[in-house]
Amino acid sequence: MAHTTKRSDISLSNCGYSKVLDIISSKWTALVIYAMENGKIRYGEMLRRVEGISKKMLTQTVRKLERDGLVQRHITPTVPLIVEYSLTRLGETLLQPMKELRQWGREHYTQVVEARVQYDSPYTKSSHEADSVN
Amino acid sequence: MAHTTKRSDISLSNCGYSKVLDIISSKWTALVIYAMENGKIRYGEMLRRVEGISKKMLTQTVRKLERDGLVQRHITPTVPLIVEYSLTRLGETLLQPMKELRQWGREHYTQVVEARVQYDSPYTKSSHEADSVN
DNA sequence: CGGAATCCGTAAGGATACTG
DNA sequence: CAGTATCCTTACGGATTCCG
Repeated sequence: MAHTTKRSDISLSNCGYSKVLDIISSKWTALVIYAMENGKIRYGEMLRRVEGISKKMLTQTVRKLERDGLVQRHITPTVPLIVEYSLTRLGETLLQPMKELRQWGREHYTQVVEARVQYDSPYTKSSHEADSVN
Repeated sequence: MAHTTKRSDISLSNCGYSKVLDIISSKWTALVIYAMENGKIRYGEMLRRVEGISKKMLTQTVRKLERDGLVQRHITPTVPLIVEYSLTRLGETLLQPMKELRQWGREHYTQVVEARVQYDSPYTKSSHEADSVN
């Protein structure tokens, strides 16, 4: 049977998760999506709402989302001009899974922080294998 | 009432999602977690299963996961030595939300790809604002 | 107002070689 | 077998300036 040990390889290219990461893993993406969670929002408004983001990164983030079909751009050619962004229907389908991850973060992040403290502590070095999760 | 427009700012620091990203957004993390999905697995076995990963990145990824309390390391001090990794209970709680994201990727990624083609096409440039999602 | 363009520092990740 | 260590390249993101 020549069991070549090559049963189910895990690769970047065929992993749905990695593909999603390609879409939403950049630093500001999630925050920007959240800013659109309640409907249309103007560029400048997002710039103020998303704390610490620069014009460059906002534009870049929103462009990528638009290109990926998750966000729509509405232009009202007045002077000065009004540009609003909103999630497409495709974009809205992402909201649910993202919220679950966010929820996980809220529920478990403190445990992660504690684990880090444990790990970094010079004293309890040997306890890594034994308990830790209880 | 001085409506300072500063209602609900969205910031990196208070966003659970961003915290989770800090844990699982690096390139190989998800793949490595998947490699442990079915229980203990040896270092070398992961190296073979996770396509394209280098020793450096595997070690780095697995160390970070261990530090975050998501992965356990079991050492059997034989010669040569055996090192196995597995998810902790905390790590296993991440599996569910991750699977949902992965599922989203499987279901919707083709739409994303199509959107990109549309966006990049030099012809349909003007259709960005109008329809696209209908 | 809503960007685009440019410059620049850092850090993530790849390739390769060495080790207990 | 299971790593470390080192070098090196590139891409991400920040700061700033200019434009229709």
